[in-house]
Amino acid sequence: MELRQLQHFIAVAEELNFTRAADRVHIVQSALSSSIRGLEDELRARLFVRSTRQVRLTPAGRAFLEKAREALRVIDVGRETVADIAGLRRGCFRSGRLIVCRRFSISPP
Amino acid sequence: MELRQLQHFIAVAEELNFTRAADRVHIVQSALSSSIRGLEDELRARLFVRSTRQVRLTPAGRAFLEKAREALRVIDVGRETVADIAGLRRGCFRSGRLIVCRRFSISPP
DNA sequence: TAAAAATACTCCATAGGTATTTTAT
DNA sequence: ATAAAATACCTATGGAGTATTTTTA
Repeated sequence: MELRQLQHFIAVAEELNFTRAADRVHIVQSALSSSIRGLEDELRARLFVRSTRQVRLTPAGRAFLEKAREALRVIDVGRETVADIAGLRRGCFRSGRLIVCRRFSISPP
Repeated sequence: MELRQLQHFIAVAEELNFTRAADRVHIVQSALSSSIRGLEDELRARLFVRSTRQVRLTPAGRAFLEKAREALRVIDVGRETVADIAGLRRGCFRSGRLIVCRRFSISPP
């Protein structure tokens, strides 16, 4: 399973249309089709029932959608946290006879 | 960013040794090295400080570790949920004049 | 100097593209 | 008849491997 596939899955689940979802994630429809198929194969479960006229989530798909969104959210928070921390500077100062080091940001919140 | 990279990162963070971590995720040391480097490049932050004798997490790395673990946990729960739901059967029965359909499992917990 | 990480390549698996076919309305 | 998904096939990127070099304790 790849994060890319989770994004693909979420796009299809929200658009309920492979062609539009493919546009949204900037790949072609056929690539999206096989990406979703790969995800379904790995999970050994259908996530969508599709005809040429209708795409719907299966119960398994609905449940997985929540988890996929949650996972991507967690990773986004991770990215932001890293950006925050890595953006910090380290500085030291004397406090009596001690030297104390702290992380701090240049621009205040 | 790839789920694989998160697993790689967690392995290094837990082993604090690229060679052992590489064994653990079944790739070679050099591949793991570039995988982590790729993750760091994408996040634009060092996750480890390494010398040939010591590998330590940076503050950013420590924070990201939590999120990486959480994301993989969420995805595992997703897998399990899908397995549960997809393993269920659908059955219908009459209830008075209505036909009622429900999901159920063959083998009870 | 020895153990471990980084580098420099090579290779191949596969993600994604193009073109076409199938399908349901 | 048509719009949309699936399939067949092709290509190129990059993940992983082998071999080697660099580093530091």
